[in-house]
Amino acid sequence: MAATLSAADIHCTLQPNSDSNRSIFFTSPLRLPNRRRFFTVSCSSSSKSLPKPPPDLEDIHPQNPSLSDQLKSISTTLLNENPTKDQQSKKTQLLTKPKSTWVNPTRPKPSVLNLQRQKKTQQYSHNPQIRDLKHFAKKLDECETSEAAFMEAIEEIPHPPSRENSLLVLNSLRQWQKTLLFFNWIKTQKLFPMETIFYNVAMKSLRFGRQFQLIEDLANDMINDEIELDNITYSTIITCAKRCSLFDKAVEWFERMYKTGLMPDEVTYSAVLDVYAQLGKVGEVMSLYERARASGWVPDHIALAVLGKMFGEAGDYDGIRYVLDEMKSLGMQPNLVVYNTLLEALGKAGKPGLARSLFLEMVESGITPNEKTLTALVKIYGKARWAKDALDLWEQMRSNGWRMDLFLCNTLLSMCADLGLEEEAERLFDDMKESMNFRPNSWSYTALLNTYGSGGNVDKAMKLFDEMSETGVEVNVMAVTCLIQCLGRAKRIDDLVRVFEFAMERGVKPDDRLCGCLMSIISYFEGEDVNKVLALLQHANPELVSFIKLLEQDKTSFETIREEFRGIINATIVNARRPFCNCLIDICRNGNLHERAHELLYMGTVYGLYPGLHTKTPDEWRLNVRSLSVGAANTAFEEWMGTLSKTIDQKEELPKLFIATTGAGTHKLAEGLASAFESQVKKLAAPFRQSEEKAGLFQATREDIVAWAQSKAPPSLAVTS
DNA sequence: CTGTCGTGAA
Repeated sequence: MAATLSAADIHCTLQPNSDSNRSIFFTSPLRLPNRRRFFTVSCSSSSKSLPKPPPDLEDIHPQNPSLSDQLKSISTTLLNENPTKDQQSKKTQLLTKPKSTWVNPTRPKPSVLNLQRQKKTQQYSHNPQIRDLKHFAKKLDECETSEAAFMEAIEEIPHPPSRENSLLVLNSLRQWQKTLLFFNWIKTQKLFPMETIFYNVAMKSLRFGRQFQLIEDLANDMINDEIELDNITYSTIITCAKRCSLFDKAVEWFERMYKTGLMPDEVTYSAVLDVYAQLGKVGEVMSLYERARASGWVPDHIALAVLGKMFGEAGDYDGIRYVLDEMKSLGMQPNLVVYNTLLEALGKAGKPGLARSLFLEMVESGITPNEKTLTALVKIYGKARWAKDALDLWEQMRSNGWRMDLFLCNTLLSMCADLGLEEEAERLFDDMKESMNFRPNSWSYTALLNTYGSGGNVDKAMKLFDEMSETGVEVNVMAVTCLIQCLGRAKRIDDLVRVFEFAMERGVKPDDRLCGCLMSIISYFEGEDVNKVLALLQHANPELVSFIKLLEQDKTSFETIREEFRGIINATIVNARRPFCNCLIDICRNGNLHERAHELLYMGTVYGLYPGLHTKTPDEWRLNVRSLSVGAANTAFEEWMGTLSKTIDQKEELPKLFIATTGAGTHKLAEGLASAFESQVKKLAAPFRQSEEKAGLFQATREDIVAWAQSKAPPSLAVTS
């Protein structure tokens, strides 16, 4: 038993490994009860006294009368029964498994799942009848789906519909309609009692046809006819609900299972784990997972991939760490799919460094990355603007001859746009046209357009767009947006209008992103050009144009602005809301509507579009304008200085240090923001100085601020209240 | 041949 983990080891792996209070490991209410339960049980000297049901189980299944039965230890099941040979070997397997978490089998351990899978009944013995019956099933499948046609066909059954023969036919039918007809037919024949297995086989076929309602009806028939529902029944119901995206139904049936006192086996448990993961119910997943682990369940690669993916979707780095630590403590070597899932998850959690080291570990362990691995990593390096790592990886891909597919090539092209690698993008694009066995599609064209666009290469971008429209590649809204952005920056307004109109003729539907792009162009144009772009925006989103008109009218009240703004923002997809607000502020400032700009910034803050804009600690107050446009950042700075003046007038306590950050300029939006911000600081004669070692970091001391406020009393910058 | 779960693109 040298390699066996101790109970303490197991629970050490459950400890939070970060003190972040966002960690689910602190917030999960089920964590502490679980641990307490474990120690109560494992420290008990009497092996006979069963532990009381833990409170967390009662919370989830309050009406279950037999919960303590469910905690029946697996050890008593295995040791008290007269084991068959098969069970004996299973037991030995469990006890000698090097990484078994079962510490002492003579002690009872609370179990929430049955570690023994429900057994399948004996396979059909080999029998010449089988061929006949299968052939018959095929004929039933091929006949018309009407009941009359079916009843006619069934007359030709080659052998009497005994229990075994019926089961064979039932299991061989592919169409769920036929399965149901045949099932009902054998039921009316009443040659033998309908057992659970008949329902299970029928349900499996119905699941293939995604007929959840019919499955639920059958299950209710079983309950009414007092036919036992077993683990196979429940797992079939649950997975069918899942495939039909009826997650609430999946959960409902799992809870019903608990209420009847049936203990899930590992198959049912795994299925439910995935249900909760897909619902994003991290707390429930972890609670189920830990309870199963405490029962001695050893998770497989798939279960851990399910956890990893879930944490990735939640952007939860601690969770991803937990999965890695868990595998280490289980002595499990991740396979290719698990690595891919975790790399993807680390990308979503914004951890490029950890992704890189995990990739190195993967390659060192001898696993060859596939297209999905490389796609995930290329995307991560591109988004992080890690040019060196990205190019090194690309070189490594070439020298190792790792296979590429369309996804990977397109991700590489997008990375080129992020890093400004025009030549590399062109070379890859040509390779795709000539030597690879897939052609560039609309994603490829869009990525290359974006590369040209962010490099300011307008003519190449236009030429590429022409090529795209001529070669029959779908002209999509993303490509149009990239090109329009590029033409806007180059002030080629008539080309811009032509491209927009061409796209509309081609059936492109403008989306919020395109509207945001048009609005940003409006914000830096003047005169007749503004009207030309407004006309395009009128076509794409008339409400936005009305709102802009409203902003420009003096008589519009703040109340009206607030109401209309709310309507606009609610109708906008979440990740376009902040850009919208930024653009609207820019438009106001460009049109000398400074008061409106402050109103918009206020509402944007109220609607949570600028989280973390201002943070206060006793030592420093910080204004973070990283995600703001130039106009919005200037507005925010004015607002802040105004507030500071007031604070000083009212003799409130101030911190030692004041900081404003614009970011270093690695992000597209931040380019030029630092310099624009600096001139704004000068304009207001504010005492902030840009740090010499860190661009985009502006600092002022308390003394600076107080002196500044006193020199310019009375404050005139606090425009809105 | 009564049941489960995992990987990629603005």
